Order: sequence, then C-alpha cells, then structure tokens
Amino acid sequence: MDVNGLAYMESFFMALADKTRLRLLNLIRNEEVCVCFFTEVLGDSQPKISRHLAYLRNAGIVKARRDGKWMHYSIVAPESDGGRRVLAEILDWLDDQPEMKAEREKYRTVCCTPEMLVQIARTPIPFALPYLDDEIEVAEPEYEYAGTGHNEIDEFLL
Amino acid sequence: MDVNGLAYMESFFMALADKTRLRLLNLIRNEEVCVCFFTEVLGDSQPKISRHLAYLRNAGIVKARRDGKWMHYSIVAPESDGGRRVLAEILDWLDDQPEMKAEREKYRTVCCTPEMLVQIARTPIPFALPYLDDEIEVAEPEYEYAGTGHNEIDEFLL
DNA sequence: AATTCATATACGCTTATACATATATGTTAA
DNA sequence: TTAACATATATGTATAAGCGTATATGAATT
Repeated sequence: MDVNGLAYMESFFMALADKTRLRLLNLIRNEEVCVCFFTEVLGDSQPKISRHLAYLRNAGIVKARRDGKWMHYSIVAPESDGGRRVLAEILDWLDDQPEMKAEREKYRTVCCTPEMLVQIARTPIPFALPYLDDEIEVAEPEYEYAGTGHNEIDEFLL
Repeated sequence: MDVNGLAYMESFFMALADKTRLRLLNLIRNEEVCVCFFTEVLGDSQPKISRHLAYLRNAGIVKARRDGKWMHYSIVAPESDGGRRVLAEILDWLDDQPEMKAEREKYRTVCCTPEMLVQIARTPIPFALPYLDDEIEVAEPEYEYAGTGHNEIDEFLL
C-alpha cells in the first residue's frame, strides 16, 4: 500500500475528524483497551463504539486483538516517519485538554480499582504499549500477553 | 472561541481530510498565494478552488487578503501550542512527498519566471511568510506589503 | 446442544460533502 | 456608466457519514 501519498493522508485525517474517534484514540493512547471499557468510559452505545473502532481499524490507525470474548484495540504506528510524527503530536495535543485528561482518569477508575474488578467480574486486563515516540516495530508486532487475563482474575476472586 | 476542545480538533481535521485542500496547504505553506496561481497549478476549476479555500478559511486555517482584484491566501497559525505543532508536522509530512514537492516547483515556475509574468500580465506578486515553526504573532498580524505588486510589474512591462 | 455474553455488522433514515454549472459580487479599466 | 476581470456564492444532484434499532457472529458456559 502506498502509505505516503495524498490518498493516505486524506483517509488518515478523515479518520481523526470525529469527536468519538478522537476520544477513543485518547483512551487507547498508551495501552491496549478493551471495547467494554470504551463503552463504559465514553457512555456511548456499544454499536456506536464498535462502528467507530471499525472506522479507525479500516484506516489502519488501530488494530484489534481477540482475547476470548473480548476485543482489545491498540494503536498502530504509521509506516512513514511523517505520519508517526504527526500522530504523536496529535496525541500530545489531545493530552493538553482537560476533558481528555479527565476521561483517561475515568478509564483508570473504571478498569483498575478492585471494586470494579469485582463488579464487572471477568473484566479483561489492560496491556501497556510503548509510546509512539519510541522506535516501534512496524511489521505487525506480535505483542506477548501476560497470561489469559480474565481467568487469573476469576481465580483470584473465587 | 474555545480553540482547544474536541470540537475544534474535529473541524480542524475535517478541513484537512481532502486532497484538494491538502494540495492548497502545500502550496500556501511558506507564503501568501494568489487564487489565480492555485487554479493554474492544481488545474482545477476556479469555483472548486474557491470553495475549498472558503472551507479552509471557515475552519480558521487560512485567511484571505484582498489586493485589488486579487485575493491572496495565507496560513493562520493555530492559537494553541498543540495545534501549531501538529500543523507544522503536517506541513513537513506533505513536504516529504514527491508529488507535493513537484507542485511547489510548478508553482515557482508559474509564478516567478519572466515569461509567465508577461504572459499573464498584471500577475500579482507572492509574499513570503515566516515558517510556522518560528514564533508567530497570533493576533491578526498586519503583514506589510512591499508595494502594490501588480502595478509595479505593469509599469515595468509597459 | 443450547444459552449467555461480548462484539460486530446490516438496515433504514437523516444529514453533510463534493462537484459541475450557472450566477452574483466587487474591483479596475475604458 | 459600462465593460471586463478575478473571485465568491447559489443550486441541483450524487455520494458518503453518522445514528438508532435490530440482528448476526463467535467464544465461553451450562
């Protein structure tokens, strides 16, 4: 695929030109995030979240990984240097904004407090990613996953 | 105007999500550019160019200055630091691409060779702007214009 | 095998975008 | 004042995006 070129830039910016998708990117910034947390934090309907994630996925900006019933989404570093730099600056720009910081905080609350883990029992575990600014494997890095996640939690809770 | 905030980012990216508008930004990058050169270099119809310039203008990304019959467009530095950094990276990204470099070259040919100045007599003079990366006055800088441009050329030609 | 759960996709609808063609505006020249 | 020029906007039409509701898929549980 011609990853430079105007056509790519056009679809790249189209993918970013939507509040919901920007909010998704803000949450996904540092780590793999499960769809269930997106719906929980953004408060939007599941089909809406799913459609926008599909949009980002088709634009090549995020990718999905299945873990049992759960789908985890993470950012894909653009192939071109220019694209990587632009995306990194965009994520920083999002981070400048109080509302976006607040949503990241809310994500922390939703996904990582013990009560919540009990409440939504069988909650999937998030997975930290390296920052975009660091050098990143471009060719489909196979992230290793520390265990099966929810099962460990289940065992811990029972 | 709330120049941060998702709504701004959304319209900002929407404005960039179009090949024609990206090509316009690429040409306008360093200097004020007259509409007549846009149509000449891009080879698109005048109304099409004008509509896309209006789009960029409404999004606050460029501004227009009238000089007699001619309209000159130039980039407006975003108010927020994040926006300025993102825009600067986007312009660099465009600059990475051969097709965009070629169009900048074509612009040079069209606007600045003596033959062309004769051919399209009364051609307006382009005007260099500081790069976005440099510190820029945010509050509507009144660019001084070196003479009335086309008149000087007319006098020279007659 | 049947059910439940998490997620994705399809459908019908409304709204927004992009383009071509035609026309209006505003400025200079005659 | 009229004509000519550069640019902007209006109109009609085709296409695409977004949303809610309903339904399909695929994995785990019973």
